[in-house]
Amino acid sequence: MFRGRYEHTVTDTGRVSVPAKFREVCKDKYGDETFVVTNFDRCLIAYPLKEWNRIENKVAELPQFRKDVISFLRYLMGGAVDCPIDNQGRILIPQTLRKHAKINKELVMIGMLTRIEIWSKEIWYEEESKMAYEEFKKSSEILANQGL
Amino acid sequence: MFRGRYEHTVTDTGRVSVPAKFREVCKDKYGDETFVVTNFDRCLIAYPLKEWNRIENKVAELPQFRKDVISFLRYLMGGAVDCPIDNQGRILIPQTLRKHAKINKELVMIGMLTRIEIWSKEIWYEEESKMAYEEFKKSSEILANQGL
DNA sequence: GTTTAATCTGGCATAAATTGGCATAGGATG
DNA sequence: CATCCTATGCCAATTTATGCCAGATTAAAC
Repeated sequence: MFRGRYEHTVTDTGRVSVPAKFREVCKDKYGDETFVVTNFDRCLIAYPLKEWNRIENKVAELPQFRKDVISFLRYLMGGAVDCPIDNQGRILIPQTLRKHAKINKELVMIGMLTRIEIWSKEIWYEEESKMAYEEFKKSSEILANQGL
Repeated sequence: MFRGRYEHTVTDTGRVSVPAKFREVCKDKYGDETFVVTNFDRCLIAYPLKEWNRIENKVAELPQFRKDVISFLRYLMGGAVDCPIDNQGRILIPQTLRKHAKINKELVMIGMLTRIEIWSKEIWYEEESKMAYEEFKKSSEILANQGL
């Protein structure tokens, strides 16, 4: 499972190293070296290809002209791009996605078990400071209610 | 399946490159290089020919006497035009369709699994910004309901 | 503490994709 | 039939993606 937070740099062509730990998980657990990256709220999320296909297949079964399904497709599927890992362990994040998440030079990758969140470093620190004690208390309660 | 969002430019004669990824899917999955493009709401949609035929067949089985069905179909079927991909990987979007979607110079193509949406860039960004938190939450619920 | 290995980053060279332009072909219109 | 408009094919310039090499940095091993 993906865990931990890493800060990396993006080249001006949009390439970033995927943290070695994440690559390892991707290969060992999913037998593959491709991520699918899409936009999500104020950041990007990356799924291992296999995990993504699972989602796609489920969504493909929904009625394709239902309003909520359309907006879902437009937003999440519309953003999704496969990003294979190259020989140096990097992926290329396309311009449209970089623009969406306001990623410029430095970013933060956060392991979230089955997926990875990718934030612009600036925005991440902003978000982190907002997500202060109150938020934390709330989340802790949820955890507690789950018996943890 | 089609996924990802691409911004492209239209020549003054109405030709646009189909993103390489989409061409690839079209050829590999449908063994064909022709799209059927039609009007839809505030944008256009493009289906690979085979997929379009599947829809046509389905439609043929629908109850013909229902007024709303008929007018929706008139709308959808009426606008449909075959757009073969040329040697440079481009299609020609006819004037009537361009006008319908207010496509001028720049457009956005959005992969939606079995079909592609084509938006005027301006209108797309309008739409995207409108699709704010509420919409997004709704989509996320779909995700949640799919166990994701 | 030094050596070794692995990871991350920047740069360059090549390949592929995208776009603009021009010339010709084909139809429609008067 | 001449003229106009649009469609189509093709070339060339530009931009973007990809592969690979090498230095810099970090972590691991001895």
